[in-house]
Amino acid sequence: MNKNFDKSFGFAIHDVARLLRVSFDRQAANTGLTRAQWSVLAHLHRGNGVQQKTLAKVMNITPITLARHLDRLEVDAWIERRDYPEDRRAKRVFLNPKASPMIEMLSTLGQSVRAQAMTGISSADEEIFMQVLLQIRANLCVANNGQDTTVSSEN
Amino acid sequence: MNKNFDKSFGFAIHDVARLLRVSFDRQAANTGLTRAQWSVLAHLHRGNGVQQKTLAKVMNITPITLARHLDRLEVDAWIERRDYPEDRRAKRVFLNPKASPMIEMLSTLGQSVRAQAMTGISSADEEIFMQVLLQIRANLCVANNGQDTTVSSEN
DNA sequence: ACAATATAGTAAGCTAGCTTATTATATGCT
DNA sequence: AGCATATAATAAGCTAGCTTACTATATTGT
Repeated sequence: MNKNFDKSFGFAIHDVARLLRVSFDRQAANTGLTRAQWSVLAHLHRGNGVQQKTLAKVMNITPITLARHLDRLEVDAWIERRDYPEDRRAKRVFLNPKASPMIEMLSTLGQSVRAQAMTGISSADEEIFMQVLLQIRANLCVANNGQDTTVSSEN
Repeated sequence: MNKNFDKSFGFAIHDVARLLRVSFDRQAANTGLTRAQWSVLAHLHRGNGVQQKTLAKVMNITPITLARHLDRLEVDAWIERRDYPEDRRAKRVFLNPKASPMIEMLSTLGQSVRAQAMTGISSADEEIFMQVLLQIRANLCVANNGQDTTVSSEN
C-alpha cells in the first residue's frame, strides 16, 4: 500500500484541477461567468457559428453538459442558438458582440492564474511538464474513447 | 487570443483529471465504489479512527463533501462513525474489516490506470512531471488558502 | 458563572461533469 | 413510398465538488 497519497499521480492531478478551477472562478466571480462558461465562449471565439455537437466534441464534454452551459449563456445573452436549415435537428451557436471584451479579460485572467501556478518552475521543466501532460491526455483519450478527441475543427 | 486551447494548461489539466476519474470509475464500476469513495477508504487505511475534520483536511476537500461520502460508505458498511467522548461535537471514522480487500484491489487498479496514462513517457520525464505537478499544487494551495494543505497527519 | 465566540458536523442549494432515455429529424433499404 | 435505423439536442437523475447557513457543543474573557 502506498503511504504517500499526497504524491499519488491521480490525487495530485485531481487536486490541481480543482484548485485551478476554484482559483479561476474566484477571480472571475464579479464577471458572473464560471470557468466552464468562459471555456464555451473561448471556443466559440475560435470557431463562431459552430454546431453544438461539434462544439461538444472539441471541448471534450458531452452534448448535454454543453447544452446546459448554453442555456445559461443564452439567458444572459452572451450567445445565441440559431436554427440550421440544412439540418433541422441541429443548431448553430453564435457569440453576441458583448462577449468579445469579456473573452479578452478572462484570457488575461487565465494567463495570470497559470503564472501563479508555475511560480518557481523553470521554463525547461514547464516545457517538459506540458509535453507529458498532453501525452497523458492523448493516452487517456485513446483508452476511454478509442479515439483522440484532441484534434478537431470544422467550419 | 491564444488559438491553441488544446494546449492550454488549465484546459489540459482539467481534461486529464476528468479522463482519469472516468477511466478509474469505469473500471471500478463493478465494485460499487467510486474514485472519491475509494479515496476515503485509502486515507482511512493510512489513519484509521481519524476525526472527520482532520480527514477532510488531509483529503483537501470540504467537511460537507466528506460527510456525504461517509453517508454512502456507512450505508454499505464500509466504514462506521463513532462518537468521540472527549469532544461530543466530533466523530471518529473507522474502517470495517470488509474494506481491506477492496482497498488492495482498488490500489492495484489505480496503478494500472497510472501506467496506462504514462504510456510512452520516459521515467525521467515522468519524474520531472510529478515534481512540477506537486510544486503547482503547493503554489495553488498557498494562493487559495494562504496555507499548504499538503502536509498533515494527526490522529 | 455566564455571555460571547469558535468549532464539528450537517443541510440546502449551486455548478459541472456523467449515463441513460426521449423526441424530432435524417438517412438508408427494399 | 415507407419502414428501420441513426443522429442532434434535450430531459432526468446520478456523483462530486463548492458556499452559505444552521445546530450542538467547547472555549474564552470578564
